[in-house]
Amino acid sequence: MKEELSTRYEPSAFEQKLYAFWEREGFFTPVADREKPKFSIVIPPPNVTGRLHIGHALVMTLQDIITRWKRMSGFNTLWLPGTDHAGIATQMMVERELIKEGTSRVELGHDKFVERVWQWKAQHATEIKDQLTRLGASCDWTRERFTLEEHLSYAVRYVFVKLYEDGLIYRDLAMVNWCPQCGTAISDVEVDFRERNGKLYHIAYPIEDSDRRLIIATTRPETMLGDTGVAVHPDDERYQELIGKFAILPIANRRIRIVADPILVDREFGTGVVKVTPSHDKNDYEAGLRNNLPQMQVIGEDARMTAAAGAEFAGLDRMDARKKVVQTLKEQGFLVKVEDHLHNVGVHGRCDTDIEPMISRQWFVKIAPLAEPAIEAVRNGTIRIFPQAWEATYFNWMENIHDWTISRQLWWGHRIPAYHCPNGHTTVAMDDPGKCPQCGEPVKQETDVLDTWFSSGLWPFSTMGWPDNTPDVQTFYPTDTLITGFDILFFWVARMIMFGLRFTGKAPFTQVFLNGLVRDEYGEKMSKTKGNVIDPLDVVNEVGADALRFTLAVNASGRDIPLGRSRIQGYSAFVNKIWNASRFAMMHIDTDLRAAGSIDRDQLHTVERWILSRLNEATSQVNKSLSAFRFDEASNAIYAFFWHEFCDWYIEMAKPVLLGKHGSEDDRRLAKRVLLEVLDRSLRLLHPFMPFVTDEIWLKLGGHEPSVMVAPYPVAEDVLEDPDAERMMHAVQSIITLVRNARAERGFTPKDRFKLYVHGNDDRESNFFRDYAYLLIELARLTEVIVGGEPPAGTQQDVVDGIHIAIEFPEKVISQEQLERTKREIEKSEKELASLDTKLANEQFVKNAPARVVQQAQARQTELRARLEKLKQN
RNA sequence: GCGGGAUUAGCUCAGUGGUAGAGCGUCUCCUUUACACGGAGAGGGUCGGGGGUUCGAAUCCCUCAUCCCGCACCA
Repeated sequence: MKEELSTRYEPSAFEQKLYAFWEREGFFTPVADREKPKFSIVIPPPNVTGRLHIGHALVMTLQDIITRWKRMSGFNTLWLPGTDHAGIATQMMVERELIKEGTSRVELGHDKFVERVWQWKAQHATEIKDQLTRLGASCDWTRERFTLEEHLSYAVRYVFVKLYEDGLIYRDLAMVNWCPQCGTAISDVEVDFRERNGKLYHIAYPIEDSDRRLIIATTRPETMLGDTGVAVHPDDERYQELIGKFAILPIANRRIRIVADPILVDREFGTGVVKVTPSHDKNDYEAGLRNNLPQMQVIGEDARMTAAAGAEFAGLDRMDARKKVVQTLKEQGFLVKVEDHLHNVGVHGRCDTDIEPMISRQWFVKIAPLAEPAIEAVRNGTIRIFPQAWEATYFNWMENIHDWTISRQLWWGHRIPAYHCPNGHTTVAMDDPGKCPQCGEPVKQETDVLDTWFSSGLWPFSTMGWPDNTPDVQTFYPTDTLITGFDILFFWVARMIMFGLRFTGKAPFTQVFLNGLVRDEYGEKMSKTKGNVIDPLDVVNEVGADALRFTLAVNASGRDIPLGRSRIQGYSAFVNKIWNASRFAMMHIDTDLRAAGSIDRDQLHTVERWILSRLNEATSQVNKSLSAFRFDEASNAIYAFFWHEFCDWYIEMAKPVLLGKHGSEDDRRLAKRVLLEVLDRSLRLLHPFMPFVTDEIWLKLGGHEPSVMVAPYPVAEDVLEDPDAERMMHAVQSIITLVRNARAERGFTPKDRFKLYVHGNDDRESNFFRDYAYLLIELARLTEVIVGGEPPAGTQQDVVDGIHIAIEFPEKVISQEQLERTKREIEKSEKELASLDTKLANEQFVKNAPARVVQQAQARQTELRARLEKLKQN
């Protein structure tokens, strides 16, 4: 072994070099070979709106961990990358840029604008790829896709036409969520509700030919200009005789009918009278239809009042109109009172603008027939969602699902493949029919585009070439796992399941892992306005990708993932540890992996059997945890093994032999061989979590494979399990810890050495302690170890793991503090013993508890008794 | 209103019936030839309150409290 590691861990020195090597060698690119067992996963395509943030880093890291794990485990593995055109969001970003340049979308015109967006896309898709590369994401870039590219657009048209032909897409006039800022309709899931301190305005509506007035309450007084009715509950005695009469709408002075509606009106709320504005409220819209009330649009698409609102209001913004309406009502004596009122206001999640419910002609997907099989697929376990608690949320939403508004009045997106002729005929077709099939008139394509999620919903199969039956579709579809944020369960996951089942007849994936939301170290959501956003690239530049990835993996469980800079730095210490431990190992190893023969287990000493057994246990744990998406468990298992068992104990225990202070030349060779073995297996085990540092080191070990990323992933082997070695080494560790403890308590320094007496319980144990006395001497810093025989008086005696020991200190320096500590220790032990005594005296316990538990209690009782006896002597 | 989740050490979180755990932080000692991004130790919790089931409850059940997240509604 000639190659050595540099004395300092410097990730920048090798990370980019290694990634280029992997990509060049084609390790990311699988062959569409149906003979091999495959594993496939598609990326949740990031929006091309901008750079990736730390939340992306999390979801990408988790995917890469699974992907690398599966690849090393022998699967023909595909991780398919790509980006999403993100209709509204991207259009907004580009428009914002145009405004800065002093121009606008409208000024530029449709074609020029779209061209600009494509430029934007090109730049950001490149940036995103760079970021993923720096994270170490092992995506197959030869298969990179974009939702708006040619083939994926073809798939979108195909699905649209099919759904239309099947009667599941319809175009209709309906109440939709309108975003005046973006100038488009949006779907229900895109509406966020914000709690807001508003006002509840109580307004008097006079009744025709009567002195009575009806008091209604509203949070949006400006909509009263569009009122076409007033509703009361049919069973409400207070208003019985008014039903069918007319009220006079203040300001507008219109007659509006008083109707009875049991659905709209809650008798208990307010005065029990509701104004009805069918054109600007979803419930009122339906009530209007039920009661045959006219519709009257007083607010336009730009959120300004229309001419119908009256000359003095026309053209006013809805908020200004509100003030003016209130002012006018007050002047005319109709405003009864104004109360503070906490309520929820629907806003567009993308731009935070208040949604204006509006009647509009839009395209919809009839969703129930799609939802049913999608519910069933999760219900019967075809698709499993992790953590499982999300399944309840999925069912809750899917079972109450509403038709999906899919048309958007945008310029950036898939244009709806519908063609209209001047006679009002509409043709839906894959390609432009040129002339109307019904009347022969020339047709024009619909200008509306589709909701972005319509194309994302096809992602797992459109990216593989569907609807064509390509080799990739045959080999890699359906995919196996999907990893994404829980916030897009409805937007994306549910829709992929619906489309996948409908069009491919297969669930698009079998396992879904929903990760949490990354927050800052104070638990605050990251946002640019708060300035607490972390750019993953900054972190990678600071501490390396491996430290970032490991931190993310350790914290991956939980709904909220608090992540600050300090937290990330903590795990860079671990990477540094790996580097240095490997450096130490490589200073001693003198053969490479290819030349190293297999290990003869019969020759192994207990120490070596122990570390291999512990590594085997960690290996088993990691594989098990990854299967269950327990990234925290998996990463902690490696962390604990590598640091606290391999570094803290094994390396220290191997030193006397490696440095020639103990054992034969054969022992030394064996120790080196085992050191190489443990390092090799550890690096392979770690690789999915820390791809860079592991390969940088592993490549120098001279393995058979060209990179650790294509070396086999370790699996637990029964032959490595060694409970006996574990038990004895545990005793050794306990004794060492006890001596260190006693030394520190008595105020000695590590330089002070003592004599130790150890009493094995049988010959076998005694022989063991004689053979391994050197470990105790080295690690507990002793002068000598005497096995067997009675310890002299005046020594500090104790019992640990059933082994009686005694430490001979030069003199009895017993401080007051030490005395009290011993006293506390005795009290604690006595208390525990007492409770154990009670427990064991309890027949119910002895009768009902499993034998193992009873035995444990008895053993503990025996040990405590012996220990107390010793402690009291000291 | 419907549904889901949380409440465990100063902080962040594991722990689904058998003597309370980790990481980080805190304190003490140590520059021992891989690592001070280190080593060796220490302190710290009546597992949100109350009740129940059980030989035994952080863990199962009931109840209360506080917080969070969906969905729906809020005139």
